[in-house]
Amino acid sequence: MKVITRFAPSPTGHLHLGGARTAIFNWLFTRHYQGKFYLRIEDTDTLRSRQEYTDSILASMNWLGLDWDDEPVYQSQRFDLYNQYVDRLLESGHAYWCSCSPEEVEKMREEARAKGEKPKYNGCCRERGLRPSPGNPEKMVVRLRAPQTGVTVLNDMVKGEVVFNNSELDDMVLRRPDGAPTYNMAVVVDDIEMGMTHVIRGDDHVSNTPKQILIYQALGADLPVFGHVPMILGPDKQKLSKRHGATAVIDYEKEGLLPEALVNYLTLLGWSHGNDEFFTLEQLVKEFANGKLNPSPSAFDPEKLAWLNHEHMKTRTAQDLADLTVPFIKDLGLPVPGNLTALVEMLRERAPTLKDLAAAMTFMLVNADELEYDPKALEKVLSPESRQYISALQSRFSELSSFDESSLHEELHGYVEANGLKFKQVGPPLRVALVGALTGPDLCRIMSLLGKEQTLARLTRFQQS
RNA sequence: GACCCCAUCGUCUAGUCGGCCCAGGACACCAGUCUUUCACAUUGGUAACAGGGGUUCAAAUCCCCUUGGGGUCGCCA
Repeated sequence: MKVITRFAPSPTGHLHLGGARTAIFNWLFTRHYQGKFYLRIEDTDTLRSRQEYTDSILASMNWLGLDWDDEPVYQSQRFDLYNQYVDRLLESGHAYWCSCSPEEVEKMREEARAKGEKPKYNGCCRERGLRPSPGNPEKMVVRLRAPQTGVTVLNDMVKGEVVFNNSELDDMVLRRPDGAPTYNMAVVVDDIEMGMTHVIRGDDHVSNTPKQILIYQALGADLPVFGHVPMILGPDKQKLSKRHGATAVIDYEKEGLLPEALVNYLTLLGWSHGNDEFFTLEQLVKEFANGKLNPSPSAFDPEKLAWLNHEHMKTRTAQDLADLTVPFIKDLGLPVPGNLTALVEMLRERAPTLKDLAAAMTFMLVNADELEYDPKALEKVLSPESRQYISALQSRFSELSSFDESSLHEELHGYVEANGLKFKQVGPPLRVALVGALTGPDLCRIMSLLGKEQTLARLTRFQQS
């Protein structure tokens, strides 16, 4: 099957989760059929569009691993093209000039609203045959002469057939007084010019679709196949917004998520393949067409994302994770240790994200005097006896010629048994001395990775507490 | 307000064009096991077809209504 698609963000903000998801679906669909996937920057609103957002969006696409074909197309550079199409419509009688002011149109809408009807332009310039005159060329817009009866049918990839009454639609503006195209006009022209076979976009565009279909028809152009993917909602089932926390892809990068995990999770929101949940990018490309698109909106669940991220982290080597964690360690203002890979191996199972992994490492990277004791934990284990145990262990450990895990293990348990103690009398205070808390990885492993000097320093500090 | 869309455990979902589903998986949650603690792993458990009408021998699956949620009504995109 021939497939040409696009992702068309407007650079008025960072790439957010909803946008990322539609980009992912387009990309997956296209790569599956080995078609072309284009990027189009919809920057016709020069006031709100910013270059830095374009850069940010492209960076997020790259981070997610979504590559595109050819150079991105910028709508702001194609006004001449759009106007050629508008002129064609004017010549064929499918469009006309309108001199109504925005205020007048707003009044029409209010009147319609008052009557309980759909607010729309009343078509008063339709038959006036206006032409731009030297007197006031700037004041006029061009409107589509839309059919006022009948229906417009959308055959949607995910929703099936959706029928709109043409009486619901009005004669939309195609060109503004300053010669700039409106959104629907520019989109249709570009989708025709770029040869789009499939238009996959967010559900919020369904009501634009009949308007666009009318433009295609006026132009005598073939329709692409439309596919409207459901919205992503917040955990509370309300529209996803800033108050739900991170909504931009870049935020998740900063949170230490793996891009393949985010892609995997976002794909699962609205797409399913039986009971399968874990997919690599390659598997997603392979299976995408065999899955099912779900028409109902879904809630974003950060906890499941974290779980899935952990699953993806399990497939990475410790060396990989170590490299990826470096920036997060630096963010914490901690030194990057020489045995980072070994630390990753010790701590990876308890950190669902790279950021968590770096944070989990904190106790290993600070100096004995900087180690933070959890007050409750300290209170629980601190006693004359426990100080004595730690003191005894310290002298035993200091005589060790080899500070490896098994020697330490032997020494530790040797001490416990020789003195008729129970491990839980000695273990907890030792753990607090080393970690500052009552939980954590294996004690002997910690000590061997900490090294003799650092271990003994921590035991000293504990006794002084 | 008008138009459009959606509706299975708290959440994401499975449910091969009605029967094998008194509904399966996953996240989260709870409990057991493992373990020097925590975590991991593992085993088990709680938990859903929004409501009401039809159609049918048979409905989570088809139709209608109600309710709830979402989207859109710009010379923004």
